[in-house]
Amino acid sequence: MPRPTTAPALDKRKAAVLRAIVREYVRTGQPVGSKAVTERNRLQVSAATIRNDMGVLEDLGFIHQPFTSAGRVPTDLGYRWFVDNWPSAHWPDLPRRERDVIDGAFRNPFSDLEEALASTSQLLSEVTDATAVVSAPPSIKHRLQRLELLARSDGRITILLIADTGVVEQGIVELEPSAETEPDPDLDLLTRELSDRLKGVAFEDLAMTIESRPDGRHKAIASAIAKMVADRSQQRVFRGGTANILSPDKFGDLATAQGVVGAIERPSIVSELLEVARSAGTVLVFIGHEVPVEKMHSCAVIFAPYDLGDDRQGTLGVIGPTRMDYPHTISAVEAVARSLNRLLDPSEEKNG
Amino acid sequence: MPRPTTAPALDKRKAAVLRAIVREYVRTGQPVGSKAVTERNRLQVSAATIRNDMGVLEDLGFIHQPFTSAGRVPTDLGYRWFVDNWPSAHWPDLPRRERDVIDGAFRNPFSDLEEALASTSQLLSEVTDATAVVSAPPSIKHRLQRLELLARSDGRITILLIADTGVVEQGIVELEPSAETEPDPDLDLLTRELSDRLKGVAFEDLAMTIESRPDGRHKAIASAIAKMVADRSQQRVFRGGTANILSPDKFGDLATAQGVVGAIERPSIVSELLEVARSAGTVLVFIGHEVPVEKMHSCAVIFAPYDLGDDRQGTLGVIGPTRMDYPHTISAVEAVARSLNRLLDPSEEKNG
DNA sequence: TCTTAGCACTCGACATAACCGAGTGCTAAC
DNA sequence: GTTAGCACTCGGTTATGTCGAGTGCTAAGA
Repeated sequence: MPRPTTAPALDKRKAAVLRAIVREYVRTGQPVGSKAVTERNRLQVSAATIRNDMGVLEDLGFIHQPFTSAGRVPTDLGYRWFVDNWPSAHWPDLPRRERDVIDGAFRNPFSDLEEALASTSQLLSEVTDATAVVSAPPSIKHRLQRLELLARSDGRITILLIADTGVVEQGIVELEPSAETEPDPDLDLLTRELSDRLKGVAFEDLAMTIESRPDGRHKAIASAIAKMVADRSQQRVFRGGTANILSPDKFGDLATAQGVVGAIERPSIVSELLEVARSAGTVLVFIGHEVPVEKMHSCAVIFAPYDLGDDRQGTLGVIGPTRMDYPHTISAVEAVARSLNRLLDPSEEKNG
Repeated sequence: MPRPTTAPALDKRKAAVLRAIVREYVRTGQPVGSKAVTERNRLQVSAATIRNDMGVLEDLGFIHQPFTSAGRVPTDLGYRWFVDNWPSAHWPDLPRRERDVIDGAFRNPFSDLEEALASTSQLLSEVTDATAVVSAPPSIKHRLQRLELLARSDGRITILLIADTGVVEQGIVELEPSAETEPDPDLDLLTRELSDRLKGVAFEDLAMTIESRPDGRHKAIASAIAKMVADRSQQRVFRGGTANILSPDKFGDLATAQGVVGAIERPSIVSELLEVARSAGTVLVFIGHEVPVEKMHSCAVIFAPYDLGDDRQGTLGVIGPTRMDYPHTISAVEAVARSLNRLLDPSEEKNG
C-alpha cells in the first residue's frame, strides 16, 4: 500500500511525465529527453510543453540534468515519488514464468531452516536479478526441543541446543569429571534431566531457568549457555547473487561496486539493515541516500519481513542500483516473503 | 618444494631478467621495459643486452609484448617458471605482523567447526588481500557420536546425526506412529538403541549398518539417512573477501570481475576446484589457463589441504589475479593451512 | 662470440581542435 | 496555458599532432 507522499502534489500531466522519465530511464539507462517522453507516451502535447513541465520537476528536485542540455535522470526523490505514488492499489502481478519458478522452488521440503534460507536467497537473486539477502531470526528466540551434553576427546563437554525448527547451537563447557568411566552415566542423567526440564523454553531464557538449581555443574552449564546466547544474539545472514550487482549495466564504476560488495559482505552491516526492516513489519524501500549505510548510497534496498510463528521473525530482501524496476522487484520480494511464510509458519496455513 | 621445470632451462642472466620482470610487473602493473630491468637490478650489463635476452624470453613464451614497442608482461608460462624455479628451498617467511595476525586468530577456541572455517576464510582473505575459500570435508566422512530422533509438529520425525567434531546433519523421515502418546516412548528407545549401536560409524556407512535390522522403522530410517548422506556428499564451502578481487588494481574490467565472482559463488565449481587440490595432498598452484574453470582463466589459484585427522581432509586457498605476489601468497596459504591443521587435528600435536 | 652504443622506428597516451547532434531554455504567437 | 521556432550548450566522436618510452637492428668493440 503506497504511503502518502510527503512531497508537493503534482498535477496529472506532470505526474505522467515523471513516471515516463522513471520508466524510460530504468529501461535504457540513458538520460531521457523531452522528445522521448512525448513519443513513448501518448500525452497529447508537444515536446515544448513537456520541457516546461520538466523544468518544474527539476526545481522540485525530482529529476536532474547531468549537464546542460542533456536529458533528465530521476533523483532519489524522484524514485521515491514514483514508488509512493504508484497509481493502483497493488503492485503488479509477477509474470507467469517467475511465479512458477518461485512456486517450484518451495515445492519440495527442506530438511532444515538453513537450507531453506540459503535456497531462498539464491531464488530471490535470480528472480530479481539483484543481490539478495536473507536473515535467520536470532537463534535466541528459538525454543528448546532437546539439550545434549557430549564428552569431547579433550575432556571438556560440548553443549548442543536443539530447537524445534531444527536449528542447532553449540558451545563448550568445562565440567569437573564426576566419574572416569566412559560413557559417563552422570552426563547422560544430567542431559536427560535438563532436556526434560527445559523443553519449550526459549534459548535466551535457558540460563536463568537452569540457575535455579544451585550446584556447581548446573552453574557452569548455565554460564556457558549464557555466553553462547550472547555470542549468537546477532542474526545469521545468507547471501545470493553477489555477482548480479557487477553487471556492466548496473554500476559502471568498479570502485562503487567494490564498496557495495564489501558492505554486503559484512554480516554486521547487513544484519543491522535487515533489523530495521524487521521492526517495520512491512515491505520497506530505501532509495539512495535513504539507505542507512554510507557505501550503499548509490543503491536501493527492498526488504520484507517473514514470520516463523511463535514471535520469531526474519527479513529478506534485495540490494541493487537505484536504477531498478521497483514495481517488479517489490512484487517479487513480497511474493517470495509470502511463500517463505507459508513454508515456515504452519499456524498461518489456514489463511493461505 | 619447487617442481622440476618442464620448460627449457635458462642461463643465469636470462633467469634473473625474467625474475626481475615478474617482480616489477607484480609491483607496478605496468609493462616492464629493458631500462627498468637494468636499473632496479644490478646486472652489470646494458639495456641493449637485456633487450636481446628479452627477445629470447619472448620467443620461448615466457613474456609478451602488449603491442610493438611496449614493455614486456609475464605470460602464464612466465609466472609458472617463476614459481617452479624459486631459487631457495623454502618460500619466504611471513612478515612478523602477519604471523601475529594468524597466530592471534587461532588463539581462542571455536565452539564448532563451521565457525572455525568461516573465520579462517576471513583471515586468509585479509592476509593475502585476495578472495579466500575454505572447504569443509564432506560430512559423510565424519563419525557418529550420537543420533537423535525428534518428533516434529507435523507428525514426521527429524533425524539428527551428530559427529564428534560437532558437525550436525539433519533430515526428515516419515514413520508410522507406534503410539499416540507424546512424548513417544518408543522413539526414545529407538534413539537410544541406534545411538549406542552406531557410535563411531562413519556417516556414509550408517545406512548399511542400520539395515541389518529388518523391521520397518529401521528400514525407513536407513533409507532416509542414505538420502541425507547422498545429498551432503559435496563439500561445504566458505568464502571470504569477495570484495578484494574488485580492487581497481586487480581486474580493470568489470565483465571479467563479474565472471570470476560469479564462478566463485557457485559452490559446485569451487568445490570441484578444491577437490583437485585435496587429492594432490600438497600446496597447489594453478596459473591462468591452467585453472580448470573457464571463467577463471585470468586468475591464479593457490590451494593447500588441511587435515582433521581420521582420514578427513579439507582444502583452503585463495583466488586472485595472475598478477600476484606468489611467494608471499603461497607462504600465507601454507601458514594458515598449518595453523588450521594444528587447531583441528589433535593427533598431530606432538610434531608441532 | 658476446656485448654495447647509437639510431631510426613504432605505437600508445595524451592534448587539441573541429564537428555533430540531442536536448535545452526562451520568446513570441496562438 | 500551449506551441512552434530558434539560438545555444555541451558531451561524444573523430581527426590530427606531438611526445616519449621502448623497441629492433647494425656496426663497432672486447
